Amino acid sequence: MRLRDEKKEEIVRKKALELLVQLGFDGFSMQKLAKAAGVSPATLYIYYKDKEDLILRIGEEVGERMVKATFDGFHQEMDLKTGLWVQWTNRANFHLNHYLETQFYEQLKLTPYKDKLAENITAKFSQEMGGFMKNAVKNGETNRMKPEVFWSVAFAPLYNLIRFHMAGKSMGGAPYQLSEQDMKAAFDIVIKGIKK
Amino acid sequence: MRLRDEKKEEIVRKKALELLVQLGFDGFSMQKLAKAAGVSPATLYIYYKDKEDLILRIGEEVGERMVKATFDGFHQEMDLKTGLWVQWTNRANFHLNHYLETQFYEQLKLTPYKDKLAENITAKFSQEMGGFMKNAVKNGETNRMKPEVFWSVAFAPLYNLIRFHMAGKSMGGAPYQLSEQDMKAAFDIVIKGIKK
DNA sequence: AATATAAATGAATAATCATTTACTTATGAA
DNA sequence: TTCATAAGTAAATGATTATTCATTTATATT
Repeated sequence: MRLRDEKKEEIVRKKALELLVQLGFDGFSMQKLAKAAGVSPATLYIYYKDKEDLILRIGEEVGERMVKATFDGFHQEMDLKTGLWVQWTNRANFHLNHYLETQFYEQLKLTPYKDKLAENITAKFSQEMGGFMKNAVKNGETNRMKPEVFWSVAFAPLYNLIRFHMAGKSMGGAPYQLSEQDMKAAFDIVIKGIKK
Repeated sequence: MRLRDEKKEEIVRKKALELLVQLGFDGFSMQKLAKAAGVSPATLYIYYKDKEDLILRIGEEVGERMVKATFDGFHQEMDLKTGLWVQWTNRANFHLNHYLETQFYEQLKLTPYKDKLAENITAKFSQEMGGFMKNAVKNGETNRMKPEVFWSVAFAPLYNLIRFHMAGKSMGGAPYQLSEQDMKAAFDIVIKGIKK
């Protein structure tokens, strides 16, 4: 029996991310991927059922890594400010250190592929956030609100800053670069708004 | 001289949006568009130089309509809360009434096409927002901060709620639907955070 | 060392792709 | 009414697409 070459598999994943981001989902193709990864097109079909399977499986893997990173060192019992800041820094670090994964996943979530993504990722999110929120309400740190509202006011500003950073675009001037200072400025505003 | 059929042109634009969102950028093709719009593929090349031109020109048109809608009834001299709320409601109304345009534009801004998008859209944004912010600082309503930070804390929560609504997904339960009540809840938190 | 088996491949498949060509149709101006 | 001209088309172009086939290669087990 011949063993599967794990390194080859990893190169395929990496190059897939690279090409999907660089060329966009419409510029990407199995043949281009095969060429870039230095394998035969047929090899891709050993690893993945078809193109959709490839994109979805890579997407799910990225999603899982993202969630894991987000909740690293986080506990639902943390007080509101601490718990939020842990997630903010975790997220920022992940995104800044994994440009391709972030870019790819953001796109994926907007394409029709999103409907076929396994949902265990969002499940973990909801569960952790739900408990955390409930705690914060019980301790009188914030008012009860829908999870979607909490999520939006608590995290969307950070994600937006990261998106600005990723785009490398400015609002008229030099390309924007996310700094810890900006993160803290935004965080202070967010916390002030959420705290009772 | 034969005149160009404006109705035909409009059908093409509309069907292009429809297909791009429904099939994703990678599922979309000129032949599918031609068929869906009931015209010859060659006709598309009378309206647009090539596929890229088609996507970009439609994107720019959508962007312009979005900006116009956002600043409808808005003046830089408005006080912070009023000005923000005008933009919030404008945005929400536009997005909720123009599902396809919103979905398409969000995707476009993440694909490699974004680098080729004409920038007059962001220019208008920066200009309006810059003046508004400067005013608010001068009047002692908020502290000075980078435009990207202001943008992120002031608008990202709303966009995120809209995204939740669009996705039709929930955080564990029934599909989320944006209500004015939720918008107001989020807005109160945002304003509380931003106001000095 | 022989064998079984899955990995890996190069070359093919038919379908679809973006775009062009040669042609017909409609209409404003003469 | 004729004519010039751009709109519009059906059919074709060659390139690229996703996927498969027939075959070779490597290795774990016997």
